[in-house]
Amino acid sequence: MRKLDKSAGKRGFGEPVLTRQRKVVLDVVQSGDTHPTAGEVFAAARKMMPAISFATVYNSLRYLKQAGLVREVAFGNGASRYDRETDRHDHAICSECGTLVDFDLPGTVELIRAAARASRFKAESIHLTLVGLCPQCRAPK
Amino acid sequence: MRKLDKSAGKRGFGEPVLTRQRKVVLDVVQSGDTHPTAGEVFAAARKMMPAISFATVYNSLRYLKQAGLVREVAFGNGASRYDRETDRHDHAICSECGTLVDFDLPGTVELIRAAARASRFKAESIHLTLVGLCPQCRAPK
DNA sequence: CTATAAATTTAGAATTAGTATAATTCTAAC
DNA sequence: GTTAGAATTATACTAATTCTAAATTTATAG
Repeated sequence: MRKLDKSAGKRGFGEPVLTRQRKVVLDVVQSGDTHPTAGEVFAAARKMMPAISFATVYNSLRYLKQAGLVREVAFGNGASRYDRETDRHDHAICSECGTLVDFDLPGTVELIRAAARASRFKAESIHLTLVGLCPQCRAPK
Repeated sequence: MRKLDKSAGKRGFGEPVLTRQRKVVLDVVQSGDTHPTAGEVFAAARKMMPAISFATVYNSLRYLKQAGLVREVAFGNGASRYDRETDRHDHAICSECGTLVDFDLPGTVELIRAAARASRFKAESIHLTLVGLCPQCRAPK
């Protein structure tokens, strides 16, 4: 009786696993500093696995999100973007060119506590987004 | 020669103004504590102005947003929601029931400064969203 | 007063994003 | 090899939002 392991390619009975397609989707999101949309993830995933379908990319992103492996970043415009989930971090969006970058804010443990207190919610996570001008756009050239 | 004033209903040459339709949309967003979607705003606006079109609601929301009178709140799921822009404040979303509430976090002036420093962006605004369990959902009843 | 110009509104088409469905495929357990 | 259950695929569908072109509105210029 073989023990179930969670490596890529194993499916079937029991708990859900990191399948080949999910692995591909995860690799796409984790490689590179971009924050791709689902459509961009699909295009990149196709290069590694031409048969993968659009629906699977969405399903995989949802799975990876709830598994805590990727994060969804949504702002009002267009499509959601996906970000590798390494450590807790924050986002800055350029109001001029739309660039999205990660940054780390110290003292977020205290921040999350303060936010929980102010909102009376039991905090699970906190997301901080700064809107402003990126270094490129703030320097008129 | 009459001087242009910016009261509702005046259009034409020169700068854009708060038209009647935009005023209706603004009123809808400002009345009530809900955070309506564009569709909900449309439904409510229709009661005040039956001829208003869907596109105008979207256009108005975009205008009001960039004018700083309403705020768009987007999370990954479904439609964007709109919030009156009174003072700077933050949002908490219940991961269980989807409730969205406003709350105020003290010390955000320093926070925005720290975020600008960490991101190297010129800050315009900062948005903090807490995901967690609302008071109702955290109390199993 | 009349003509003009610029922005806005309207209605509906078009686009985009994301979800649902049903059939098929895959893999581990037996 | 058969079976069971989850995952994948392809496609259809729904919902959200933007675009387009024509008509409207109204402040200014003539």
